[in-house]
Amino acid sequence: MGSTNNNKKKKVTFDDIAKYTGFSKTTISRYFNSPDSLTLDNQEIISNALVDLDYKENKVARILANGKTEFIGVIVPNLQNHYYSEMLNRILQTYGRYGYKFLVFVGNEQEETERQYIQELLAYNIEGLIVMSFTLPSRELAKLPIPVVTIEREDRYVSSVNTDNYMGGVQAASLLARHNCEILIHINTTDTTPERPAYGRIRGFLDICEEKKLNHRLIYVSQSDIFEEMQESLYTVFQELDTVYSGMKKGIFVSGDTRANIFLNLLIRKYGSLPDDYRIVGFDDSPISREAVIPISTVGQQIEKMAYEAVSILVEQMEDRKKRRPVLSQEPVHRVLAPILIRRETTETGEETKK
Amino acid sequence: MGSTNNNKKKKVTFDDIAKYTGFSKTTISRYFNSPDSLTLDNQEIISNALVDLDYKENKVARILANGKTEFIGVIVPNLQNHYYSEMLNRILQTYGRYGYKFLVFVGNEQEETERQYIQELLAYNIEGLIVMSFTLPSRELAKLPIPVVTIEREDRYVSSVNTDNYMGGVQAASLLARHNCEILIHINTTDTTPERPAYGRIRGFLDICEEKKLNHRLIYVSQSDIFEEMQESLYTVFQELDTVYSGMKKGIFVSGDTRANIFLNLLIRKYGSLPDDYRIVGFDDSPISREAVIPISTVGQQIEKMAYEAVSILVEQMEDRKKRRPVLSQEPVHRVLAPILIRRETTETGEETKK
DNA sequence: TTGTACGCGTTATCAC
DNA sequence: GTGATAACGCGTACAA
Repeated sequence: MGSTNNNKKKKVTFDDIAKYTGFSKTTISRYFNSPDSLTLDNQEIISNALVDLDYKENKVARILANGKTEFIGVIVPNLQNHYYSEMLNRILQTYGRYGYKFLVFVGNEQEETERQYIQELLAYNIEGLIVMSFTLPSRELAKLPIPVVTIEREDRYVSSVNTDNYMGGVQAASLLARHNCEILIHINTTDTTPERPAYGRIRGFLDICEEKKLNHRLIYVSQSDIFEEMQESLYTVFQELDTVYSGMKKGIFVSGDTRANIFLNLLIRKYGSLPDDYRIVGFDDSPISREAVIPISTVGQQIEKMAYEAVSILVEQMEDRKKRRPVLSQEPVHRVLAPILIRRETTETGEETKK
Repeated sequence: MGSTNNNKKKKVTFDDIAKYTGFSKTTISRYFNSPDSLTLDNQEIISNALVDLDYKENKVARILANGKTEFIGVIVPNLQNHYYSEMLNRILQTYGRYGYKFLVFVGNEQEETERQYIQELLAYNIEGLIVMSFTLPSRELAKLPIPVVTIEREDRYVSSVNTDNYMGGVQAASLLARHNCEILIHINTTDTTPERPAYGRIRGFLDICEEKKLNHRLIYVSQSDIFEEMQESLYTVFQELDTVYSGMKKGIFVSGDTRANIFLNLLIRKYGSLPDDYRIVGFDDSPISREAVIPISTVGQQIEKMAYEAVSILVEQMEDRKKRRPVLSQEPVHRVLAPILIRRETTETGEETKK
């Protein structure tokens, strides 16, 4: 019956609406882009026509005409790691605020494929790019014809958002020191090179130890995303620490909650509970730190805020680019967010120094 | 020096290439879409021109001209839940195989916003849609002008990919039965209604219990994504079970590894290890099941396969739609994948029935 | 306030 | 094998 349901076939365009209402295409276009320039009556007429004809907007055509895609590209190393999936989550949620849509690629660590991802993204005229993978150097990213913001990676030549990892290391070491640990041990992975923001954790840890003249030690385990491999390498470390520092109060700062949890579990399985001479602090505030048998103290990154900042910086730079003709090569801005120390049972149990 | 680096401004188009080479736009287009129709010499000429001019393809224009966006929309309830982030991960990775790009929205459970997401997606001419959120009924999804595939949700009127939850329930119950548990207990959440695939877990559990005439019980805890709330409700359950069934061998099948882990931790914190009269099976094979103090036996979904199947079904239906003019209303296809029982320490420890 | 005419960059349809 | 020319659907000077 109704005029609706002209199932399948040609979609309704401005032309159709124009004919239907007697206006010109231009007026229809204006109805969407600056409705105020039409009389209220005419707005009403068009508005009705839209429902009568069941009009659906076509953003592709709009893009071709005005160049604005409202697309932001995202390259994330993986989504297994909670840190990345949560970051992506928060990035996607900025849609409500900014309206930008995201084209997401999961980077598989190969330079060439990642370059292809970027080409593909550019082919869709993305207006900005958020990079979390660390495959391509910022030197290269900076040459792209669009604004780029990186998150928690090498960022010399591009804008970025990072956690203050140094402060994280300081917080962790300080907390352990406050608990009168006699030996502070920091466990990190071999891939944490000085270029990466995460290296700050090591510096912070060391600085505090030296400043307070604390007995300390730095242990590197080989990087791996395979759980069993992490278990293996940490088992060796655990065995050694448990015997060598037997009797001493040990403060363990493990870079990464997954590894902190593994270490904790080794203790629990050996002793049935967390021994008094162990204190543990992880990093990231990932779910596992909260869900562990003994909830793990940890240094949390402000993921939601970081995501928001990243998009915010990008949006600003993208807007800029739309205005000024003589695009002044923008200085990269680097935003650094404080980590948040979260105290849980692996440090707050038992006695503590009276401040 | 070089002719490259015409920094900023107008991008190179087919027209430029045409002028540069002396061919027409059409020929340039053909070079990309059916190179065979050109002489090798001419291919070479154009190929060189492309690098000389540093041409970048513009997919937006191509879309407008031929209608194919190579976009697939995805609506996922959240990304906190590992199940969803991993599913998204696998979906994104099909890019390598099919070349489709994904526009992802995180559904916030509000019907109206979700409808807006879909409208926005349609405005970008997505060719297909994958739905994991369960806000909108399949009846409504089926009316969309594009193919839709749902994953693990109500799917009466649309194509879908699901795990065989019934078999999952059967596997879990059977495993616990094999361990001579004297009382089988299934803990599930109040939102698991019969329309949801996950309800099959309950049916499978019950059927096995009745078939084998096993003492059993079904316990519902209130649904919540807040960890502390889960802990609270499970603490109550734990207290009761631990006293009421004291002395009996208890087989606990918890729907969801996060909750299974909470239950396990309650045991460990009370007894220091997993008591012999407890056997636990979770569901989902999420990281926590592996990372728990005592690795938890669980029923795993074949996430990678499900993601692949979903995209695969979608691609097939999208291709279909491009060919046949008289688009015969496709019958929904429902693909069901077997779950995989993963035995870990929460069941495999201690004695077991000799087959 | 409203309309005309053209441009956006590619593909499709015919011709040659 | 190659080339004109008309779509594709919308935005935007410029005019009226």
